[in-house]
Amino acid sequence: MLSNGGCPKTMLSIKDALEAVEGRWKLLILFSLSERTKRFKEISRDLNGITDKTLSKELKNLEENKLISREVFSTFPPKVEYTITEHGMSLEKVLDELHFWGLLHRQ
Amino acid sequence: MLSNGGCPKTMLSIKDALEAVEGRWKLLILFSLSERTKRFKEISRDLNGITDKTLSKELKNLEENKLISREVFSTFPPKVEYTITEHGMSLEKVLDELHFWGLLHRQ
DNA sequence: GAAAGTGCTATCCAAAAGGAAAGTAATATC
DNA sequence: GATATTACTTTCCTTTTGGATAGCACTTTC
Repeated sequence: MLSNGGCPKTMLSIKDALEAVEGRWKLLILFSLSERTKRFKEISRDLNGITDKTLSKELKNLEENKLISREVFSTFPPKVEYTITEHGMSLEKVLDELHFWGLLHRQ
Repeated sequence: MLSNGGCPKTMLSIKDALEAVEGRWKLLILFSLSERTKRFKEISRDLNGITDKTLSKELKNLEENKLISREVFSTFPPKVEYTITEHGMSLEKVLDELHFWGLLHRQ
Protein backbone atom coordinates (compact mmCIF):
# COMPACT_ATOMS: atom_id res chain seq x y z
CA MET A 1 0.00 0.00 0.00
CA LEU A 2 1.28 3.45 -0.86
CA SER A 3 1.81 5.66 2.13
CA ASN A 4 -1.03 8.20 2.45
CA GLY A 5 -2.72 7.07 -0.74
CA GLY A 6 -4.55 10.01 -2.25
CA CYS A 7 -3.79 12.46 0.58
CA PRO A 8 -3.94 16.04 -0.77
CA LYS A 9 -0.80 17.26 1.00
CA THR A 10 1.23 14.34 -0.21
CA MET A 11 -0.18 14.99 -3.65
CA LEU A 12 1.22 18.52 -3.52
CA SER A 13 4.66 17.31 -2.50
CA ILE A 14 4.72 14.92 -5.40
CA LYS A 15 3.52 17.68 -7.71
CA ASP A 16 6.38 19.90 -6.54
CA ALA A 17 8.92 17.18 -7.05
CA LEU A 18 7.59 16.41 -10.50
CA GLU A 19 7.92 20.03 -11.54
CA ALA A 20 11.60 20.17 -10.65
CA VAL A 21 12.26 16.99 -12.53
CA GLU A 22 9.78 16.88 -15.42
CA GLY A 23 10.69 16.14 -18.99
CA ARG A 24 12.57 13.18 -20.28
CA TRP A 25 16.06 14.56 -19.83
CA LYS A 26 16.58 16.06 -16.39
CA LEU A 27 16.80 12.86 -14.42
CA LEU A 28 19.11 11.36 -17.01
CA ILE A 29 21.41 14.36 -16.80
CA LEU A 30 21.55 14.03 -13.04
CA PHE A 31 22.25 10.36 -13.38
CA SER A 32 25.12 11.07 -15.73
CA LEU A 33 26.55 13.68 -13.38
CA SER A 34 26.20 11.34 -10.44
CA GLU A 35 29.19 9.50 -11.79
CA ARG A 36 31.44 12.56 -11.70
CA THR A 37 31.79 16.17 -12.74
CA LYS A 38 31.49 16.44 -16.51
CA ARG A 39 31.75 18.89 -19.38
CA PHE A 40 28.97 19.82 -21.78
CA LYS A 41 29.97 17.47 -24.56
CA GLU A 42 30.50 14.56 -22.20
CA ILE A 43 26.96 14.83 -20.93
CA SER A 44 25.74 15.22 -24.49
CA ARG A 45 27.45 11.98 -25.47
CA ASP A 46 26.11 10.13 -22.42
CA LEU A 47 22.55 11.07 -23.20
CA ASN A 48 22.71 10.11 -26.86
CA GLY A 49 20.04 11.95 -28.80
CA ILE A 50 19.68 15.26 -27.00
CA THR A 51 20.41 18.40 -29.02
CA ASP A 52 22.78 21.13 -27.85
CA LYS A 53 19.91 23.53 -27.52
CA THR A 54 17.85 21.28 -25.32
CA LEU A 55 20.79 20.23 -23.18
CA SER A 56 21.72 23.86 -22.68
CA LYS A 57 18.21 24.71 -21.58
CA GLU A 58 17.90 21.74 -19.25
CA LEU A 59 21.23 22.50 -17.61
CA LYS A 60 20.12 26.06 -16.98
CA ASN A 61 16.92 24.87 -15.41
CA LEU A 62 18.71 22.35 -13.21
CA GLU A 63 21.11 25.05 -12.11
CA GLU A 64 18.25 27.38 -11.22
CA ASN A 65 16.79 24.64 -9.08
CA LYS A 66 20.19 24.15 -7.44
CA LEU A 67 20.41 20.55 -8.50
CA ILE A 68 23.68 21.13 -10.29
CA SER A 69 26.40 23.77 -10.24
CA ARG A 70 28.34 25.27 -13.11
CA GLU A 71 31.95 26.34 -13.30
CA VAL A 72 33.36 28.26 -16.23
CA PHE A 73 37.05 28.28 -17.16
CA SER A 74 38.16 31.20 -19.32
CA THR A 75 40.19 29.16 -21.76
CA PHE A 76 39.98 28.40 -25.45
CA PRO A 77 38.31 26.23 -26.53
CA PRO A 78 35.82 27.00 -23.78
CA LYS A 79 35.56 24.66 -20.85
CA VAL A 80 32.56 24.47 -18.57
CA GLU A 81 32.16 21.89 -15.86
CA TYR A 82 28.92 20.70 -14.35
CA THR A 83 28.70 19.12 -10.93
CA ILE A 84 25.73 17.61 -9.16
CA THR A 85 24.97 19.32 -5.84
CA GLU A 86 24.09 17.65 -2.59
CA HIS A 87 20.52 18.58 -3.21
CA GLY A 88 20.73 16.88 -6.58
CA MET A 89 22.32 13.85 -5.00
CA SER A 90 19.36 13.63 -2.66
CA LEU A 91 17.37 12.41 -5.66
CA GLU A 92 19.50 9.28 -5.52
CA LYS A 93 16.75 7.08 -4.22
CA VAL A 94 14.22 8.29 -6.75
CA LEU A 95 16.66 7.36 -9.50
CA ASP A 96 17.42 4.03 -7.92
CA GLU A 97 13.76 3.13 -7.64
CA LEU A 98 13.13 4.28 -11.17
CA HIS A 99 16.01 2.13 -12.32
CA PHE A 100 14.73 -0.99 -10.61
CA TRP A 101 11.24 -0.37 -11.82
CA GLY A 102 12.49 0.21 -15.35
CA LEU A 103 14.18 -3.19 -15.33
CA LEU A 104 10.98 -4.81 -14.13
CA HIS A 105 8.76 -2.92 -16.53
CA ARG A 106 10.52 -4.07 -19.67
CA GLN A 107 9.32 -7.63 -19.26
CA MET B 1 26.75 7.95 -4.46
CA LEU B 2 24.15 6.83 -6.96
CA SER B 3 24.38 3.18 -7.85
CA ASN B 4 26.14 2.68 -11.20
CA GLY B 5 26.47 6.39 -11.79
CA GLY B 6 26.36 7.03 -15.53
CA CYS B 7 26.25 3.35 -16.54
CA PRO B 8 24.66 3.06 -20.00
CA LYS B 9 22.46 0.07 -19.19
CA THR B 10 21.13 1.68 -16.07
CA MET B 11 20.53 4.79 -18.14
CA LEU B 12 18.32 2.76 -20.47
CA SER B 13 16.29 1.32 -17.62
CA ILE B 14 15.65 4.78 -16.29
CA LYS B 15 14.74 5.97 -19.76
CA ASP B 16 12.20 3.15 -20.07
CA ALA B 17 10.70 3.94 -16.72
CA LEU B 18 10.47 7.61 -17.55
CA GLU B 19 8.59 6.90 -20.75
CA ALA B 20 5.89 4.92 -18.97
CA VAL B 21 5.46 7.67 -16.45
CA GLU B 22 6.20 10.92 -18.27
CA GLY B 23 4.03 14.00 -18.12
CA ARG B 24 2.83 15.77 -15.07
CA TRP B 25 -0.31 13.71 -14.48
CA LYS B 26 0.38 9.99 -14.64
CA LEU B 27 2.10 9.60 -11.31
CA LEU B 28 -0.55 11.71 -9.63
CA ILE B 29 -3.30 9.55 -11.07
CA LEU B 30 -1.58 6.45 -9.79
CA PHE B 31 -1.18 8.07 -6.43
CA SER B 32 -4.88 8.87 -6.30
CA LEU B 33 -5.81 5.32 -7.27
CA SER B 34 -3.43 3.89 -4.71
CA GLU B 35 -5.98 4.89 -2.09
CA ARG B 36 -8.76 2.86 -3.65
CA THR B 37 -10.66 2.11 -6.84
CA LYS B 38 -12.21 5.29 -8.15
CA ARG B 39 -14.53 6.62 -10.84
CA PHE B 40 -13.58 9.14 -13.52
CA LYS B 41 -14.98 12.18 -11.76
CA GLU B 42 -13.42 11.24 -8.45
CA ILE B 43 -9.97 11.14 -9.98
CA SER B 44 -10.69 14.40 -11.76
CA ARG B 45 -11.57 16.05 -8.46
CA ASP B 46 -8.48 14.65 -6.74
CA LEU B 47 -6.17 16.03 -9.38
CA ASN B 48 -7.65 19.50 -9.41
CA GLY B 49 -6.92 21.21 -12.69
CA ILE B 50 -6.83 18.42 -15.20
CA THR B 51 -9.35 18.59 -18.06
CA ASP B 52 -11.63 15.70 -18.99
CA LYS B 53 -9.86 15.33 -22.27
CA THR B 54 -6.42 15.03 -20.76
CA LEU B 55 -7.55 12.71 -17.99
CA SER B 56 -9.24 10.48 -20.52
CA LYS B 57 -6.07 10.26 -22.59
CA GLU B 58 -3.81 9.62 -19.62
CA LEU B 59 -6.07 6.87 -18.31
CA LYS B 60 -5.98 5.17 -21.68
CA ASN B 61 -2.23 5.34 -21.74
CA LEU B 62 -1.92 3.97 -18.22
CA GLU B 63 -4.25 1.13 -19.13
CA GLU B 64 -2.18 0.28 -22.20
CA ASN B 65 0.87 0.08 -20.01
CA LYS B 66 -1.04 -2.18 -17.60
CA LEU B 67 -0.60 0.18 -14.72
CA ILE B 68 -4.33 0.45 -14.14
CA SER B 69 -7.39 -1.56 -15.13
CA ARG B 70 -10.79 -0.35 -16.24
CA GLU B 71 -14.21 -1.77 -15.55
CA VAL B 72 -17.32 -0.51 -17.29
CA PHE B 73 -20.82 -0.89 -15.85
CA SER B 74 -23.65 -0.65 -18.38
CA THR B 75 -25.81 1.62 -16.30
CA PHE B 76 -27.12 5.14 -16.65
CA PRO B 77 -25.57 7.51 -15.89
CA PRO B 78 -22.46 5.61 -17.01
CA LYS B 79 -20.14 4.20 -14.39
CA VAL B 80 -16.54 3.30 -15.03
CA GLU B 81 -14.16 2.23 -12.32
CA TYR B 82 -10.40 2.46 -12.41
CA THR B 83 -8.17 0.28 -10.29
CA ILE B 84 -4.42 0.31 -9.92
CA THR B 85 -2.80 -2.99 -10.89
CA GLU B 86 -0.04 -4.79 -9.04
CA HIS B 87 2.34 -3.53 -11.64
CA GLY B 88 1.17 -0.02 -10.94
CA MET B 89 1.53 -0.58 -7.24
CA SER B 90 5.13 -1.54 -7.81
CA LEU B 91 5.79 2.15 -8.44
CA GLU B 92 5.03 2.68 -4.78
CA LYS B 93 8.62 3.33 -3.81
CA VAL B 94 9.18 5.79 -6.63
CA LEU B 95 6.18 7.76 -5.42
CA ASP B 96 7.30 7.57 -1.83
CA GLU B 97 10.77 8.84 -2.65
CA LEU B 98 9.34 11.57 -4.81
CA HIS B 99 7.07 12.56 -1.97
CA PHE B 100 9.90 12.79 0.56
CA TRP B 101 12.06 14.66 -1.87
CA GLY B 102 9.22 17.03 -2.70
CA LEU B 103 8.89 17.92 0.97
CA LEU B 104 12.60 18.58 1.20
CA HIS B 105 12.78 20.50 -2.04
CA ARG B 106 10.22 23.12 -1.07
CA GLN B 107 12.52 24.63 1.49
C1' DG C 1 45.41 27.94 -44.44
C1' DA C 2 41.85 24.50 -43.80
C1' DA C 3 39.78 21.70 -40.37
C1' DA C 4 38.68 20.24 -35.83
C1' DG C 5 37.24 21.00 -31.20
C1' DT C 6 34.10 23.46 -27.43
C1' DG C 7 29.97 25.61 -25.38
C1' DC C 8 26.93 27.83 -26.40
C1' DT C 9 23.02 31.03 -29.00
C1' DA C 10 19.72 32.03 -32.64
C1' DT C 11 16.47 31.05 -36.22
C1' DC C 12 13.04 28.39 -38.44
C1' DC C 13 9.65 25.01 -38.39
C1' DA C 14 6.92 20.79 -37.24
C1' DA C 15 4.75 18.14 -33.82
C1' DA C 16 2.71 17.47 -29.47
C1' DA C 17 0.46 18.99 -25.33
C1' DG C 18 -3.24 20.84 -23.35
C1' DG C 19 -7.06 24.23 -22.16
C1' DA C 20 -12.03 25.80 -22.99
C1' DA C 21 -16.39 24.70 -24.34
C1' DA C 22 -20.00 22.10 -26.26
C1' DG C 23 -22.32 17.72 -27.42
C1' DT C 24 -24.25 12.95 -26.40
C1' DA C 25 -27.02 9.11 -24.31
C1' DA C 26 -30.57 7.41 -20.84
C1' DT C 27 -32.42 7.75 -16.55
C1' DA C 28 -34.06 10.01 -12.30
C1' DT C 29 -35.60 13.93 -9.94
C1' DC C 30 -38.35 18.06 -9.19
C1' DG D 1 -40.78 18.96 -19.40
C1' DA D 2 -36.58 21.15 -17.74
C1' DT D 3 -32.45 19.86 -15.25
C1' DA D 4 -28.83 17.13 -13.45
C1' DT D 5 -25.71 13.35 -13.68
C1' DT D 6 -21.56 10.61 -15.94
C1' DA D 7 -17.86 9.47 -18.95
C1' DC D 8 -16.41 10.57 -22.37
C1' DT D 9 -15.42 12.71 -27.55
C1' DT D 10 -14.88 16.51 -30.66
C1' DT D 11 -13.50 20.95 -32.32
C1' DC D 12 -10.79 24.91 -32.10
C1' DC D 13 -6.90 27.29 -30.77
C1' DT D 14 -2.79 28.53 -28.09
C1' DT D 15 1.42 27.18 -25.87
C1' DT D 16 5.25 24.32 -25.31
C1' DT D 17 8.61 21.23 -26.88
C1' DG D 18 12.15 19.97 -29.56
C1' DG D 19 14.71 18.84 -33.90
C1' DA D 20 17.83 20.57 -37.62
C1' DT D 21 21.07 23.82 -38.97
C1' DA D 22 24.28 27.50 -38.79
C1' DG D 23 27.29 30.67 -36.54
C1' DC D 24 30.82 32.46 -33.34
C1' DA D 25 35.18 32.78 -30.68
C1' DC D 26 39.96 31.17 -30.40
C1' DT D 27 43.50 27.76 -30.37
C1' DT D 28 45.76 23.66 -31.97
C1' DT D 29 46.78 20.24 -35.42
C1' DC D 30 47.80 18.69 -40.04
